[in-house]
Amino acid sequence: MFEYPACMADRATILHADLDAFYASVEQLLDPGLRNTPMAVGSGVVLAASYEAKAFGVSGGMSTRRAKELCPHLKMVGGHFSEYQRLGDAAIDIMKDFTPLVERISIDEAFLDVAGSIHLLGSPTDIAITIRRRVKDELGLPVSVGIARTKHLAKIASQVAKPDGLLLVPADRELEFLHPLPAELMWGVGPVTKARLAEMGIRTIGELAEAPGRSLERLLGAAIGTKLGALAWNSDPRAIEQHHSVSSVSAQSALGRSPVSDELIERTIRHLADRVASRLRAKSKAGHTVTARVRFADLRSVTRSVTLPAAVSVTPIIAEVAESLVRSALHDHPDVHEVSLLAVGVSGLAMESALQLELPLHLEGERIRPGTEAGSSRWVLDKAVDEVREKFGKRSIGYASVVLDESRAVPDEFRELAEH
DNA sequence: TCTGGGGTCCTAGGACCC
DNA sequence: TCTGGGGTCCTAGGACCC
Repeated sequence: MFEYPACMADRATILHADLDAFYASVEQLLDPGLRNTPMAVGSGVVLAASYEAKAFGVSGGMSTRRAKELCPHLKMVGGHFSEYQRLGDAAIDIMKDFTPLVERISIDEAFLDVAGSIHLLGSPTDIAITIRRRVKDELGLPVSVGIARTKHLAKIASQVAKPDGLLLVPADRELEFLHPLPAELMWGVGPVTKARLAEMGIRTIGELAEAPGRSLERLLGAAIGTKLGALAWNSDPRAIEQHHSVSSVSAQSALGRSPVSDELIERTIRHLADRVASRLRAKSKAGHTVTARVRFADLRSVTRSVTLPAAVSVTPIIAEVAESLVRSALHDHPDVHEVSLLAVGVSGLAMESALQLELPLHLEGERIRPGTEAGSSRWVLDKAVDEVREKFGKRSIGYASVVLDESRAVPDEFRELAEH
């Protein structure tokens, strides 16, 4: 554990807590036979690797075949996804004992602002030590914590602290800590941006900080260039956000290499639309824009979207619209005969309760019984179909049966949780 | 190395309106 | 009326995150 002297902490009150190799750690917790051995969660793809496996170079996102090449004794296990949710929730609950200002950013990760807790619970370092001990004692899981004055820096600190570590960056030593680190540790720098920065001779955050803002913006775009410049000087003080609402809901299904057929498209899209629609309704939301994505066998992908005059949240409507969008996309690529993935999304979300007040006004002129569920759905469906026909041609969409296929090749819970 | 699923944000061009 | 400028919305694609 590496830590700067606590007396210099000053105003570093943001914690970033991140459970280590979360899925893999849970599996090792559930099955003692997996402890201290290189193992990973996943089937065709590594979703999460234990630290013993990471030592061999195995990492998330890697194909199982590649992982076995690197680590011949690697044990692959399927996931216990409901356990991940339960233990992730439990870890967050422990953090909430220390401050109400908890911003959860994924199943296994959260920011905390403990500024208001110091006089009762001790310094941010004391709080972080206690959180780490409680998560270990009560749940049996390792969690790393970074402490700094800003969220971005706290997150970098937790990455540097891993595995099973704690790192405080004092407010008066931020740039001293930040600038020697590689640029790709920054939030928002992935493989493409890393390569572009390397072209400019930029490899560390310090080199990025010294680069002229204008050349960064030219190279990376105005928004990203400006943002990275601010992050490199640690001058991006975002506050903890306890409630952020989702702005889109989507579902996708990988299909290997599947020959295009009406049957495949209908069955897959209806299943995806059902998943999206049910999640929308669970949140009491509906959305104006329906998007469909088709990935071809060669991994190129195209998207088609349409914005409707009314927000939708009903399975058959989303299915009909998405299906027509898929057909439109395939129509534009007549050379394509195999697809490897289909996706359906709904965005432009609004609360459903607010929307239903508006609907009857439109329904009056449509000779549909206002206010009834069936009438509203039918009206929106007709409008949606009209909209799509206008944009993509009359033959692009028809009223197919809306019987849903409930068969599900992959357990849904497998789809909803993911970690890298 | 091309293999999973669910998200966010940004960009650029075009349509449309005033 | 073809001559200016600005704002907003929509669509498609891309990078990135966990």
